[in-house]
Amino acid sequence: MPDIEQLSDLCKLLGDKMRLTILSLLKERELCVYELVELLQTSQPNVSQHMRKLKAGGLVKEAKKGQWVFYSLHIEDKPFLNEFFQHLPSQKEKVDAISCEDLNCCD
Amino acid sequence: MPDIEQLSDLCKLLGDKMRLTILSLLKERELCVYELVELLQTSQPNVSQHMRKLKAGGLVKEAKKGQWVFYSLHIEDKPFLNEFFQHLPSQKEKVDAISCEDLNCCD
DNA sequence: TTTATATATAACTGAATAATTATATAATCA
DNA sequence: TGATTATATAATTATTCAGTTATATATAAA
Repeated sequence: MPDIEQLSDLCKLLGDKMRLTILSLLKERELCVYELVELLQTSQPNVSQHMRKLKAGGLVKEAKKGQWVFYSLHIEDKPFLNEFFQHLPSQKEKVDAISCEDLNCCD
Repeated sequence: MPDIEQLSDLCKLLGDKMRLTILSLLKERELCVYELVELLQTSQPNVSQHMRKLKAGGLVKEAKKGQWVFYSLHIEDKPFLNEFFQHLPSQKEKVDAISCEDLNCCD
């Protein structure tokens, strides 16, 4: 059972537009760093820093595949966030519109 | 249906230990400013500023009774926060331990 | 109508934090 | 091995934000 401080720290992570967008994108499927850079139209270091925080907060997990790093949601152990995540607007169209193949990454 | 920015703004409000504590206290019953000052062991202006933000974010509502202001939770219209609020640790003991009568306020 | 009480707002300060720029690490390929 | 690519980290800057101090408003009581 998480205490107030752990919960407020979690909310702080969710309380940033770019991070919350990242999480909503990851709801669709796992994504590599470069896909996130494209989807968010920001810099690679900026994505990396956000991913580090999300990972430290236990909200995402990473999988290294060769030289590429894929991130995916890790919220199965946080039932109190279920409804919230279900209500995140769908990003299906945006995520479907890109692929590692098109971006020449992760092939 | 709230968009990502509205949701991240809401999370930002929840992402502060004192504000999240206030909300968990209000889960028990409505409270006046001075009760919150006592429960949180902080200054009256600090409480007022947090309440203003929570009110602006639509998370609490206020009721003026004479010279006193009572705050209460307003989350019925936010189903995506239901589970989250249910998981906030109970503050029943703390809230039960104080009363306007003891504090000589709101009588 | 002066005084006291309850709460809010404003101005300020210091700390936290997001984004950028520059650099480092780590893996792959020629 | 040296060059290239993918990602991470460090250092810096600018902004945001929580808390304090001082002051204002508003209601009630003397």
